[in-house]
Amino acid sequence: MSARTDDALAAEWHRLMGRYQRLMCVLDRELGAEHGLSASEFEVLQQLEQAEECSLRMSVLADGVHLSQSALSRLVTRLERDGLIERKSCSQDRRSLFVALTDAGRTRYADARPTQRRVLREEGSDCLEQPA
Amino acid sequence: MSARTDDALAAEWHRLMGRYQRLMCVLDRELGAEHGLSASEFEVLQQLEQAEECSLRMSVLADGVHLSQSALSRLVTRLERDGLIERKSCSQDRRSLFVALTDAGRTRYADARPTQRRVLREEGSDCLEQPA
DNA sequence: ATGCATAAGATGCGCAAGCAAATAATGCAG
DNA sequence: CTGCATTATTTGCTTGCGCATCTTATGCAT
Repeated sequence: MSARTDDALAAEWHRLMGRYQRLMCVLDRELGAEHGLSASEFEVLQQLEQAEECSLRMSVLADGVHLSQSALSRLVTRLERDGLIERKSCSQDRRSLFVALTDAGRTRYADARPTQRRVLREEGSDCLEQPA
Repeated sequence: MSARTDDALAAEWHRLMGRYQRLMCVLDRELGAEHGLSASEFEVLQQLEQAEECSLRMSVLADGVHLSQSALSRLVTRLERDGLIERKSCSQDRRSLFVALTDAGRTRYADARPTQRRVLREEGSDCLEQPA
């Protein structure tokens, strides 16, 4: 019994890997070619766009995009260098930082979003089931 | 309508990313710590174990593990260096290579498999639905 | 036979990821 | 106030990935 369950889990994991890798790969390529963004960078912009006042603390953002803190730190550095977001220090706790979308960031997100949605429609129709 | 569908797809994609990253991260850590294998290396050993005569062509293997051809080439180099697999040239088409499990590779897979299954059970119970 | 398009793998390159250690700011115990 | 554990973020290091390109092998057309 346990063996059968385990093998079913392994098979499901294998399918999950396949769906993820395929979509991620295409998203990275298309978003990169058309808008100069990686899929992770797009996710960050999206999280910020949806957040109150378009700003979030680093650690919250790291959770939201499923990235390690160090990876997020560097990703934010890149987006800041490109002028799409800003680090804003937090007066209440000087250890924390808020990350906020700039106007350029909002624009870039608005431009890139249709591309992302299109890829999800084209490549994800057979990969992404309806939400449970 | 299209907008709602697109947003649902985006939300589903976000969940897929989360499930994948979480599982992949834990698998890499545990398999690495306990058996010196990455999750991708484990997948390669598993594909070979399940294959006829425990050998597959590189390109077939690359598909099976959802990896680029170059990534697989290097992965195979590492596994070969560790003595877990062998490259065997194909007499019918000298461009092709077969990759085969060694005895050490079979043993390593047998050792690592319970770890992988345990992680899938512990971390994946809420991530991996039953197969459709 | 010769040439050329194609296929399978390997390799140079740059990039982004995770872990672990470093830095900096808090806050609490004495 | 001083020291120490804790929290938030950054940075050094190593590793693995994908893309583009190179090399070798096929095989078909002439």
